[in-house]
Amino acid sequence: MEMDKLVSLCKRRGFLFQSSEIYGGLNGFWDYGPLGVELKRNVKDAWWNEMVRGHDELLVHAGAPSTYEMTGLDCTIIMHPQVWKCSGHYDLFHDFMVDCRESKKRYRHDQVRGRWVSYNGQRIFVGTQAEIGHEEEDTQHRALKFFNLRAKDAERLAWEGDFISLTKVSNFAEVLAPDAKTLGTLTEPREFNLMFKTYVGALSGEEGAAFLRPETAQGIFVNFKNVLDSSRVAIPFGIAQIGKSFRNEITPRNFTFRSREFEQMEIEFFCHPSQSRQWYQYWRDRRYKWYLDLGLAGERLRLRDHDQDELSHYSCGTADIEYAFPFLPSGEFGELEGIAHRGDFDLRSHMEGKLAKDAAGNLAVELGEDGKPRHRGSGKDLSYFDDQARERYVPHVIEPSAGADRATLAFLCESYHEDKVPDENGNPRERVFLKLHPRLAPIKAAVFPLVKKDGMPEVAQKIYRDLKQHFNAFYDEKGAVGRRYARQDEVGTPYCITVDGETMQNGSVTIRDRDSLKQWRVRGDEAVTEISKLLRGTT
RNA sequence: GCGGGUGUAGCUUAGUGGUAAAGCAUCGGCUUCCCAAGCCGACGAUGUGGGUUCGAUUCCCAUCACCCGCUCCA
Repeated sequence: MEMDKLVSLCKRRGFLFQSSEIYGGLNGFWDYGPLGVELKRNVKDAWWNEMVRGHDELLVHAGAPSTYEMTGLDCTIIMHPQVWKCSGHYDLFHDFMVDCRESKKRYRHDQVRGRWVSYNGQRIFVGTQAEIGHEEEDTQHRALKFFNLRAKDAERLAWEGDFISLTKVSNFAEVLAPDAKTLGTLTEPREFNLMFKTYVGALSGEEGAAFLRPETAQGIFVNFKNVLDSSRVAIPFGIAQIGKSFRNEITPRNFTFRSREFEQMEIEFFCHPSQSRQWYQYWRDRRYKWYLDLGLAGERLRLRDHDQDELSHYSCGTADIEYAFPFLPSGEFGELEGIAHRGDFDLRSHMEGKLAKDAAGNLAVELGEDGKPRHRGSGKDLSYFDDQARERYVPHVIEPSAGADRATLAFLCESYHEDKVPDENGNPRERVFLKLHPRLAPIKAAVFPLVKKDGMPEVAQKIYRDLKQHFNAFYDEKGAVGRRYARQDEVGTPYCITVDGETMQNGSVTIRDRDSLKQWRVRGDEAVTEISKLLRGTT
């Protein structure tokens, strides 16, 4: 499937528009149109209903170590700035970068090191990215080359002091960049903040600086105690949240795949440390199955366990659910959801302060140069007391974190089909249709009078109104019926009900199936029951 | 962020330094008893901002967006 066909269909039929299009658009932002909002809402509802409302806490589910509870939360997008310092996002997402005009490389400002050297009256700063221990070798080699000297002339170079960070250098015109041959190729350091910054309060000053959340998860952690104290849940249990997140992506690309404003569906599942491994396995498989059940059943979907070296410093296991999006090179997959075993990193960080691995490889509060915690925690006790076992502990966390927009996009890509159907003369004619799972389809059923006369519209309208009581239905009486079928196929409507001459005789109507084009007759007054049955049957 | 390419109606395309063309789609009417048919009519475009010019959609500059490659990717 060519991606531009889907993009074109999405725009033409009102699934997705570029944000602010009449002003020329805004890179990395997308709007959902009338049908897109229904589709995405169905995706989110399918998730919420299955994960939260429909969860049976009295039953031990297949693959689960025990029963468990599920509950929900909806927290703010802007939170206390300290949340992002303790979560690690502030340090990770906030850098100054310099670009090299010659080599086209980009460096973190604080990671470029170097040393001053003079020769023949010229003094330059030789930058390097070589590893500790190889810095001297690298800088000497490049300094010689720059001054057009031979190796035996090395002692004619006058080096000054020790290696220092580029942050200590003010005049970049004297800097030889790590991969450059000429001087002064680096741009001025530019602030590179992956989090959107904003200001709380009408007066904007740095003391009011805050961030739009880059993930919904932290809101769950900081409310852990509130949920525990207010809802009688007991470990093991999960807190689910659906909401917008924001990341200032460097290169938003590939339609909605990498957007700067996007929606997440996240669960933080809290369990006893001794059971966390099993729960991780359970959620990994459970979440994979969710996509399978909703129609991503082909080879384009896969579950991939991260290699050891891919894991975050705090994680003891992470798996991605990935989809081979058509815009990716053949053989490559894009992430739909990550299921991470996060241990007690998050709760402890919000208690004690931001954690980091110490020399012994254990998580400990990261200290600043002054010996105090680099980012102070809340100081609140977020441990859990199990009265049955008389045991107190900091729960471990399993985090299934899904992208609502990515899932929606994957469902669209997977559902796009072209085939040939016979036209009124029996000649094959190209048809485009979205083979969406009925549960996801924006419109569940369309109702047509075969022709706009002989009382058919009135009968069809009655059925339409009945259907509308139960689900999203669509009524159309204009033009040839084949065209009306085609239009519904293109937006993935699974069933069309048609009122014809026979309806006027015996009250029966036809139901047409989107995928097979098969038609059969049912009683008009049972249309709602029939369609409901069909929607349920395939769910 | 860098390099290359592309921007004409909702979509696909044509064309020109001097009134911007068509097909499809959409809307209205007629017709039509099952898969985009037919007839009549209607709506509708040079991404944005500058410059050159008597006149710019066309030439130049900038900008925005999209595509490809690189870079980045918690």
